[in-house]
Amino acid sequence: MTDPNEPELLEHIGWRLHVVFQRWKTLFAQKMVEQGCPWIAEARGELIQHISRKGVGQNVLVERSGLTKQAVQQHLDALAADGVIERVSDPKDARKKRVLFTDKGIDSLHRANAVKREIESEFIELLGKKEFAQLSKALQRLSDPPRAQG
Amino acid sequence: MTDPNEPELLEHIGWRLHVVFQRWKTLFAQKMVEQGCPWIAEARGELIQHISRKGVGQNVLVERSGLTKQAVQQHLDALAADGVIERVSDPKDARKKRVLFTDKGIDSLHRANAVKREIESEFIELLGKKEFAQLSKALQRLSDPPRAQG
DNA sequence: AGCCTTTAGTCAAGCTAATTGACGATATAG
DNA sequence: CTATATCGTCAATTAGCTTGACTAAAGGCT
Repeated sequence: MTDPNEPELLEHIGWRLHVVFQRWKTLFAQKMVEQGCPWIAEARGELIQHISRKGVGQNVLVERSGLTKQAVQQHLDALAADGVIERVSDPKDARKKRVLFTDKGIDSLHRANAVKREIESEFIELLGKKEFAQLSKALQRLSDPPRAQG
Repeated sequence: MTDPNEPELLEHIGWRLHVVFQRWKTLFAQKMVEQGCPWIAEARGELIQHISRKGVGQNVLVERSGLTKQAVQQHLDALAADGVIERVSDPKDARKKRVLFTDKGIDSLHRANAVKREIESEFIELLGKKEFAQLSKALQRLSDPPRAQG
């Protein structure tokens, strides 16, 4: 149905998600540059979200990020070169390496969290508290793997 | 505030947007492969959303897509090589080229629109009609450039 | 012990998407 | 009719991943 003489072009949920996510990313990148952490808005910045304070095995990072081990490695190389993380060998298993934050890394984590809260505040201001909560909940529901359905 | 001993990790709106958008893209890609149009889920597929039936100037495509003219050109080269679009010179301005869909291109547009509707239906089923409408509206509001604020 | 398989990480090459830079050709303003 | 801006192209480069080939260390099994 829907007469296809003029396509709806940009009126579908995928496009809306795209635009808003793009906006979030741009805001985040700009603000993190201001914070002196430009790298955190790059692809390797995504990775640090998966590193916990006590450190994680590099392999765990692979699982959590969904990237290949090679991609993870390349990002970690870059992060280590910038002094954000360091790799230490696991004394119990000579194959494994633990990935740890440096002090600089911890600091940038704090800054990133603050910026994320800041952006959320901006979104809340635009939408209203209630609508933002609804949005967040809706996105959360769509994130869950809806494998079975009866 | 918020004791930073364990960061909130993946509990911010940016991450939620990321996950859901990722899911949308994956669904779209899968379904378009099934439709025999794998290329439409690639980067160049994004571009065809901006092409109207009567054709558009290549430069217009640059503005709408936000890409550089070189990037647009490369995508158009690829799309033309796959017989999805064709470029014709503008008789009124020898510099300009109009980008037109081929029949194959039109067909894939129809398929893409159908698939988008299909995914929307799935989302609606997961969320409920009302909640989906709220989500859509919220995203739309966040898309608008909120430049001035008093 | 020794062998086989799995796991962890590395090294190298290649691909896609997008970039910047340098150009040729055509319009348009002065 | 020259100066400038616009439109498109060609070439090289970067970022972010991928696949493939490999080393080294555990762990299981005989």
